[in-house]
Amino acid sequence: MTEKKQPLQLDFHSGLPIYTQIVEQIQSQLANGILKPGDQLPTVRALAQELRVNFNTVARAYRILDEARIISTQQGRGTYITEIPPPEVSEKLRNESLAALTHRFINESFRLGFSEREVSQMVRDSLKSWKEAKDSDDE
Amino acid sequence: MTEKKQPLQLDFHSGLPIYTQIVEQIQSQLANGILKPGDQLPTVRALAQELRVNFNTVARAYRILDEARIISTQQGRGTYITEIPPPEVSEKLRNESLAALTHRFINESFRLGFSEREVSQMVRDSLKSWKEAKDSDDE
DNA sequence: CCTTTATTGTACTAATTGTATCATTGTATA
DNA sequence: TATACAATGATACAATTAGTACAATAAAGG
Repeated sequence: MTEKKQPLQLDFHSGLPIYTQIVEQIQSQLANGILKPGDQLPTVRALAQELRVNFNTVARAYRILDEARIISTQQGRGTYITEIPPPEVSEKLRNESLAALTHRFINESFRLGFSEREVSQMVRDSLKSWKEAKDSDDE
Repeated sequence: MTEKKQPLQLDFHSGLPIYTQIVEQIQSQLANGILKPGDQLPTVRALAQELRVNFNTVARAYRILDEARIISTQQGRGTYITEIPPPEVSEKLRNESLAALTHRFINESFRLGFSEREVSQMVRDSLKSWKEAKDSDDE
């Protein structure tokens, strides 16, 4: 199966800066094969328009990813996912990506006053019901 | 019917501090549905001007509400009513809140291509390391 | 080829937001 | 009155996003 291009999903109330959300989602998509080495990313202006943000905000995200050697931005040409990311790096990236996502979720839960027990129970329930929904879809 | 934005009404002779009145009125508007989760509040300066008060007084009110998890203030962006209000209400609402939060987290994880197994493992690890960090703080 | 034009990212600046710190004011109380 | 303290105001700061002008590249037309 080919992972299709997926729009980035921003949460404007999450407290996380937009540019950070863009960075993390591109990292995740790369880690999970939704984006692949060599892929061209949208131009700063195109992505900005799609996300309804200023293009400098996208440019800032791209600059951070560029400094991390994850993408390569080329003035006048566009931005591309870096070729040949070392496999051990990409596995690491994949793990870090999920870790970041999970960390945010757990922090937010605790911030709202939920207990460790409540959180882990809810995750179990939620995963379970997701699996059941999936099973009934598969029939 | 849609509850419209309502100006805050201050009583400068009531003996109650301004910031307390702001806190209570915002809480009350939230409780009455005039304000809803996700709503953006006026900036500290805008509300201060409207109320003819120093913006630090509004900032103080916002800080109290932020610490109470009722709003989320974000430097450079604004302040918002928390998407998932803290459990000052019912246990049922509280549970629904966590369910919604968890659901978002799990959907996002799957959307990015992580497996059920990976997600639940990462949640366990993350909870564990959080608990350890907390324990070392408690010494 | 060379020139022009469109498209791309970059750099710098400005505007808007909340934060931190200290000064001032007013009031209660010894 | 003098002092302590809480409330409010003034000022400087930091973070985020937006605006504007520019530079590099590629493509099109001559």
